[in-house]
Amino acid sequence: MARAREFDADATLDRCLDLFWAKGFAGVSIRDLEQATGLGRQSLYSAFGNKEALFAAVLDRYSAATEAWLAPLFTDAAGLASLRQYAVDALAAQRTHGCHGCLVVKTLWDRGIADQSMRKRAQAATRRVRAAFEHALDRAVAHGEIVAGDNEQRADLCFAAMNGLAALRQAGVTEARARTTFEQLLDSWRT
Amino acid sequence: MARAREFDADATLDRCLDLFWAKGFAGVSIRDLEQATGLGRQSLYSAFGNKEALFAAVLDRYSAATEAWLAPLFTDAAGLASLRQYAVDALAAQRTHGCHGCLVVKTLWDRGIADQSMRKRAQAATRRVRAAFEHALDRAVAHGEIVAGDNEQRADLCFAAMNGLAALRQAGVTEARARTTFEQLLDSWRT
DNA sequence: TTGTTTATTGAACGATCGATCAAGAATAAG
DNA sequence: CTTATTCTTGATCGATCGTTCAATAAACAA
Repeated sequence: MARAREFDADATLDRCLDLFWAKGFAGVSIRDLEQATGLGRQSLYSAFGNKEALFAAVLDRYSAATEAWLAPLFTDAAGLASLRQYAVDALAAQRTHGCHGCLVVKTLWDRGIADQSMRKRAQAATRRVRAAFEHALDRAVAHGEIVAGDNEQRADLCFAAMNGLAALRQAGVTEARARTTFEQLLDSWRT
Repeated sequence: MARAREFDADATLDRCLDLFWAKGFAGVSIRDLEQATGLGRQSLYSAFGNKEALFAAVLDRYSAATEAWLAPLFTDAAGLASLRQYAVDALAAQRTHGCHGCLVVKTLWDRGIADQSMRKRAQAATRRVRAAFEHALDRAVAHGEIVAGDNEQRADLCFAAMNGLAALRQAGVTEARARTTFEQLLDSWRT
């Protein structure tokens, strides 16, 4: 064996995440990442490969974080409250990290990202979120919270609306108002 | 007077729009714009100033196009049908130009864009769209199409959902399905 | 036509891009 | 300790970045 790495890879990825999130893949330079992480250039390259691979690692870490928020939606106890909580968590994250829109969606929208496997993984991430929403809506129907209906389409509408919340925030809408705006959608299906 | 310009500025802006839309401000180089427009470098600079000013002109042209779609929503005859038509127009534009999300919102989300006046103009554009949505909903109430309610918040929800439609499309949802997903939202307020 | 003004073209600027190389510093195995 | 391996640091690569300069070509005013 040999010398151990001095920095924490995950903490480094978090720093890089904030940069990529705010300025996009093309808007961030390796030198920006050096400054934000406090690491040398070669440390980044030896740890993550190249810029695109580093972004992929950042995207994976981002997906893992949202995946953790998704867990309650996959339980039997899931319902409208769990959906509402997901929105609350997302809005809180926007307050902390700044409001720049979902990184996964932005990756899907960015045609400047060459790697096609990154696109596939981003699509898979969106499918997982929508599946979680649909499951929570199914459970909400089972619990008698909402009337029966096309929950797949409802989940898609939740997904679309959630995504647009970041746009609303940038348009000047407060976090509390954005939350109630989303709740209005959930309430429209209430029994 | 002197020599006249050989190219059409608006047509040039349209070419630049497609590039900026797909790859973002930082992801497009002047050389990319040269190739897309067929113009020389100096022609672009003398006509538009610099890269940021060119992007601002592109954003203005984009806003003008959406503004044209908004006109029917401000009439007395406006209602659910006009809102639905706006979504249809937006989805059709995504089919033509590719699905990269609203350029105005992406500009608001992009912290790599230094010019603060661009941010102000983008915010004004979103306010205008939401105001149009709200007016159409007010007219829909007046016509007895939908039940009375908080139309400002409904408009915001429409805005958020419309924005998310581009995310749904990238997630693999068909254009027709995206349209009916949005219509589901409008129908939830029907009398 | 001549003179003036502007558009166009192509070369070039310094700065920065993503990425790599080579040398020094540190750690674990033997 | 020695040795092998890997991390770190700093210099540096060719390419490309946004921008500008100088020269040529074109069109209107006189």
